[in-house]
Amino acid sequence: VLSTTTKTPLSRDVVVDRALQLAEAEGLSAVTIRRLAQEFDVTPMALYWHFRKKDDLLAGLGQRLLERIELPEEASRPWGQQLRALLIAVLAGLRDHPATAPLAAAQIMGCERGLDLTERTLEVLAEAGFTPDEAAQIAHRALQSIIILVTDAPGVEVGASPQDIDQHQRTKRVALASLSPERYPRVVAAAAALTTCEDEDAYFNFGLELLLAGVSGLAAQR
Amino acid sequence: VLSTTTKTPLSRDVVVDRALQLAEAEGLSAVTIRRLAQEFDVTPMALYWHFRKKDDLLAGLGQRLLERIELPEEASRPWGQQLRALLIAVLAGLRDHPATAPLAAAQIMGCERGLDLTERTLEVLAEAGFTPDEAAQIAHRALQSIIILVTDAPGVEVGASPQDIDQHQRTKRVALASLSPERYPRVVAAAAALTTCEDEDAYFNFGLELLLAGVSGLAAQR
DNA sequence: ACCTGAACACCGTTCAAGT
DNA sequence: ACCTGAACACCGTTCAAGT
Repeated sequence: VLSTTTKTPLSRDVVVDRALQLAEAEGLSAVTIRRLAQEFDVTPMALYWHFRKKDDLLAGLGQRLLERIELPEEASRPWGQQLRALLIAVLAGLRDHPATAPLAAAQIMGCERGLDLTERTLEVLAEAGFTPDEAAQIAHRALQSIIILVTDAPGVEVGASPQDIDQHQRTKRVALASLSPERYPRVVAAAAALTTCEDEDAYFNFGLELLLAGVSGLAAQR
Repeated sequence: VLSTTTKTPLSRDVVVDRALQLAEAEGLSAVTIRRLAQEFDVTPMALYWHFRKKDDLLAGLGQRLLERIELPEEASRPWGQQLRALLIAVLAGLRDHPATAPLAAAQIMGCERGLDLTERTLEVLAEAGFTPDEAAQIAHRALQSIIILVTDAPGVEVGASPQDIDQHQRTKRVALASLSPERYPRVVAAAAALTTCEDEDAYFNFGLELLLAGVSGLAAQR
């Protein structure tokens, strides 16, 4: 039989690409050696030529994500503004990848972009007056904070349709709203706020401010 | 044949207990329906009498963890001190459970202790002057921060022997230390700080301070 | 109420073999 | 260099059946 579509040969890049799409569309659990093989119409074992183990694939995903982060130009601004710019860049790069963002954390020290990001962050924090030890911990926690921010932004259930998400949120909201208002007055009152989030930008902004305020607060004590 | 050991009947509690031990000893991936069945010398399907699905088991783990958190007595102290006391309590409860701590986050609104914790936190944050919406987000992020703090405390690789951990850290440290000192001066200088952590208490303390400084900083702007 | 047995549709991974 | 085939040791889960 004649095949009109010539099969593109497998490569790390093309597999990582597909895995990334798959993860965001159906959740990270859908990213499976066998499933990917099927997507490329190939034997599962074919992937083992390009990746030593599944972990190797996941590392590839993490690195690819980090490459999405466009580091801002170096500029001689106050350290607070520089830190903010760095964190905004991280957020922008990871924002559309809630399912895979955690994979990025593991690769921070394992690829150029991650190292560049870390170097820049450590530099800014040194400028703020932190010791190298403090800067190292803050840099680490700042990145993790952004990832959590992205990962459980309200309104992102990874492998679910929009109406599923809506339904799920509604269910949770009524569950909270129907608790005893004597025992849990604040929870009941905040039922909506705890489950939904009308303005995503505001949510991310507030998360950033909380983090930056923490760093500034500690810096002021130095 | 005579059996001297009478088999204790299965129950949710006893299974959750064993699963918790198993997770911390060999990693969460060792917590498997089939493995647990084996531990209790029982058919895998026996567990399905007590748990509807594996998710149900994991929810049980999360709830059990939350019960480990001893909420401090209510006291009329300044809100900052109250918040600190709450976060310290959470940290104390989860500290020995790095492998399973993330499961607690999912159950926060799903059990009494979690709701109590949330209610108390929202109350304290209201006292600090935050709107219900702001309080809801801060409460959520504060808990998540503690969990991350516990989960990737340096020196806790879940399913690994002490010497494995040591070896792993050493490898990472030399990898960082041998980077180009022209391109990555700060990373190279902080190689030790980025991989190890000599004082665990100091690590947790610093994480708490960063978080509290953030909340205080935002509160001051209100 | 509580557990067993057999079966189904999945996993990651190794090892030898093909082209 | 790049991929296939068969096999192994795992998963979660359903369904019918036993006591």
